[in-house]
Amino acid sequence: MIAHTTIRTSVPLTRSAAPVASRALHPASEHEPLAETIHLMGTIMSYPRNSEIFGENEAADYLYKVVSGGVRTYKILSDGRRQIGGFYMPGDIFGLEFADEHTCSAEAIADAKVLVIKRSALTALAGRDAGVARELFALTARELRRVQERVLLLIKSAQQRVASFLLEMAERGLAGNAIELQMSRQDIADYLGLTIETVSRTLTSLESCAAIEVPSSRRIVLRNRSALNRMNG
Amino acid sequence: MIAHTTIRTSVPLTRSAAPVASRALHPASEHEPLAETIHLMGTIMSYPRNSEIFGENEAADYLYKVVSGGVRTYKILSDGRRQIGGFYMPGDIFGLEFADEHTCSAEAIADAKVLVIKRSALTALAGRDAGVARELFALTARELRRVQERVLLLIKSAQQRVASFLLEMAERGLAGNAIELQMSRQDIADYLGLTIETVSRTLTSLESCAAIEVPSSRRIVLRNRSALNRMNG
DNA sequence: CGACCATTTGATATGGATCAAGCGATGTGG
DNA sequence: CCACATCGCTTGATCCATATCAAATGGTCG
Repeated sequence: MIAHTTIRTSVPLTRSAAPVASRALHPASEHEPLAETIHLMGTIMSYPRNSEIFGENEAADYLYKVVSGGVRTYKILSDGRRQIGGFYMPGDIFGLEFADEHTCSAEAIADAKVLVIKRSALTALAGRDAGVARELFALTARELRRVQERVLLLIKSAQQRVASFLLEMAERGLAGNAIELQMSRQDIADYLGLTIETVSRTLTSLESCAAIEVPSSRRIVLRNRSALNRMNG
Repeated sequence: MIAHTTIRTSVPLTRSAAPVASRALHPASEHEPLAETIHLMGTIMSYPRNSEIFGENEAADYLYKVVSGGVRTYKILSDGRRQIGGFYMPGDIFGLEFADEHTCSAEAIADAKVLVIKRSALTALAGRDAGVARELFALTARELRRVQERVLLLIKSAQQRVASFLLEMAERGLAGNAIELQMSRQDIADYLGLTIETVSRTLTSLESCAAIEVPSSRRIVLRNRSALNRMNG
């Protein structure tokens, strides 16, 4: 049903590029100790478009932070459908699990650079540094909130789902009213629990009622945010 | 659309029944320090059927643990529909928020006794006791997992949703193959993102294919678990 | 240019919603 | 104790949003 290029990229073994940030190492109780520490502890890995970053049921030994490009997490259902759990953009952290194994797979939606951190190192650090622990907790809480929003989204109409999606992307992309989508229509459909045809039709319908403009399939301009917000429900 | 008896029960002010457990108080690093501590710190409150325990946007100053009866959390959507976030049975903890305000409301689905604990006391304790902190974290992680399951459920067919629901209830109720439902059909519908009619029809259809028996509307016997599991997807 | 893939558009089917009525419990007043 | 209203649930008829199947279009790369 869905073609997956599964260029399996193995778990990182070598340390590649040097970390960027160069602030004080000592974590203590700074504002966001995690961001810095993570860069000092991690390794930057490159993943080509559509390659797997980790697979469901693999050992969850690492935590990931998107440096560039984008990532999708997903599950394949027994009937062959794919449910996308989330899209992760530069700055976002993913792969945070609370079991020994990943509960979903992750792939690059575009060529991506990802900072990879050993989970054991991080949890050890969290044990010593309450700030890091708090941040990990906050991260989890945010993820929980995000998923709860998804539940609310999935009981809405197709139009509402697509409108919500566009607003979410605009918010996260923060490039004014223009959105540069990294993901395909199929990705969007699998994220929203719709078919690709319905997503496409909904976009054209939104365009014809002047709420958006679709100059190219990956580029969408929000023309009437309040209308989108209104139909968002 | 949905009749809600909103007998508003105010936030606990008085300490009522004494805690049951009588093990050592000192939390230190026991197996499950939370369960005990919570009983020592909390107050047991009674909520009549359909009364509100807390409302959306209220200050999230307390954490709750069901002692008897049952609880539903929910959100009212702008179109008037209600989405039930979860059902909580004796032993379950709810009201765990990571913001200052509750993001959903909670009501008793049947006359309920609920242990109420001041959140500030608990977080203070978590600061001192790593075991408690870990348990709070685990609780959040479990909630996250639960919600992720819901997302997967909501993209399935009505039959699959109802089958999953029955299996979940059987698991949590652990009374063999018989389920004593505390909640109404409307509650189930709002939990599964279906209408009451569809839930009802699906149950009769499951009954007619011998997967279940419905001796009375609140009592359901699982006759063929593997069939349910199979259609669960 | 031609092959291929992603996307759009069109025609039809269908699962679940909606509207409407019937049915069985439970409770109330006479 | 019975007539009757009420409430929660089931059943029936119809409608509609979205899925499904199918084809056309457009963009990209060799």
